[in-house]
Amino acid sequence: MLTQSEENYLKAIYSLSEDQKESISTNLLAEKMSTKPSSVTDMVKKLSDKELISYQKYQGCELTAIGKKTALQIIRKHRLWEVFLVNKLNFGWDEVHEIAEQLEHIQSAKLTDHLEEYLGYPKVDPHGDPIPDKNGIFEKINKSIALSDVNLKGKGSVVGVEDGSSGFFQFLKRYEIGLGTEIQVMEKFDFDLSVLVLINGKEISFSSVVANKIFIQVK
Amino acid sequence: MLTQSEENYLKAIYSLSEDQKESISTNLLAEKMSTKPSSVTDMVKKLSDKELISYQKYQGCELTAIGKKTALQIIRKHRLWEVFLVNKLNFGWDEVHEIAEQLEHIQSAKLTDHLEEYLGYPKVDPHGDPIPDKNGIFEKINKSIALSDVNLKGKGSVVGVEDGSSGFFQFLKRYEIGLGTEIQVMEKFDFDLSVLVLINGKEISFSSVVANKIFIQVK
DNA sequence: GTTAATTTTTAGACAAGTCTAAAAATTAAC
DNA sequence: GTTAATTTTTAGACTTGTCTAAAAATTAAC
Ligand SMILES: [Mn+2]
Ligand SMILES: [Mn+2]
Ligand SMILES: [Mn+2]
Ligand SMILES: [Mn+2]
Repeated sequence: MLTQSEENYLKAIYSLSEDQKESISTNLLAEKMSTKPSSVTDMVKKLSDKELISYQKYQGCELTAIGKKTALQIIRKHRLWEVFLVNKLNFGWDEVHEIAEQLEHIQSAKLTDHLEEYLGYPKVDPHGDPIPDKNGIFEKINKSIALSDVNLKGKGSVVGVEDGSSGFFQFLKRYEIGLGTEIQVMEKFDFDLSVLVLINGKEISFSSVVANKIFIQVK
Repeated sequence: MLTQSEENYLKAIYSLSEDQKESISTNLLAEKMSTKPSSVTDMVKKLSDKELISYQKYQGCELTAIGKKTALQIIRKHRLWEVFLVNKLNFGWDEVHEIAEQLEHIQSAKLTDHLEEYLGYPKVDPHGDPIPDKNGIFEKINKSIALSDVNLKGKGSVVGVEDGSSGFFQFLKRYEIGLGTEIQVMEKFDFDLSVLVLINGKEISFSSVVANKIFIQVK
């Protein structure tokens, strides 16, 4: 049986592995877990002992098959509880994450399966993320996300915008952006949340206002 | 914010206080928590520092007003989750306690209140125990329980039996037991689960078979 | 009212999970 | 290809919750 902390680490490693295929560095994981690299080293050793991740000193870590399966079961619980909170208890989709972060650690496979049945076997959670089944299998869904939420180097094509004003459409026209336009995020600036993107071979800087309104489907 | 362990201790102290009005001894609490007296001493010091219980060395402990209120909120959550599991997820009433033992520690007053509303403001849990409202107020319910489940020194009157055979009725007649008969449990023997009870001033030993069939309402 | 039995507390230890500060390994720069 | 910057690990410490063994206080017995 795993502790809540171990489960949270597994989930974080899984999440980071979705964005990059290389092994996960200690610092990156520390950042994700909002903790210190030294704490990560301790935990990574423990998870490695339990054969949930493979780990070599100074080489970062990676989920093993068992580790990945375990992570997916926690994610399954997290997302099913989110569906419950939104669909049955009338929570908003923006206020369920914290609670699901706790509920995902409840230990009872029977509870998870009954909950899934009760909810009518939902395929996605309130944020559009896919829900793995009891074997960890799920449909890969190409979610559309705002440019501001795209990871560094993330690439995709425009599938929508969230502003119908003529001013905004003029802005899009000026930069030759329309449905299907290929965009890649080259840099993200924390100080003003602006992004530097690559469109048709040209580098353009978008303010956070704009980055929040353009939605792309990541490849 | 309290740890799960602190919450479980508070609940245990509350539960023991229901059976006796004197302060709760270290050994009794250790027994209830399935732990060692020395561990209890450590914990009561901590809870006392937080002013959730009053505690004097060698004198046992007692819940303060705040401690009692806190305990009742945890019990409220425990019982609401039990109702959810039985009424919505089709669990049997005998398989929900363990899971509720985990769910009761989820931190979100909003979740508890939404859950209560969703369940239609139930007054009792699947075991007939009353559910406190958000202010800790609940109706005292005189549950009937089998003689085998009555606490030591527990006293009450017979409200029913769970066997309609003539043999059992003859048995009851022989000992002059009927609806309303006053019974007090004087001793309980673990080795065969028999009980020694006091009826009309006479001590009688009942086998576990009999003790399971006679239901009394505890005063 | 001493002595004995029981209860309760203290002392010291351990595992889990975290931290800071310092050392070691890796990677980047010149 | 050294030197410098960065990343990662180690060493040592702290908190929480638990344990065993021993000491102290309380209660029971004679
Ligand atoms: Mn979590
Ligand atoms: Mn989600
Ligand atoms: Mn509990
Ligand atoms: Mn119950």
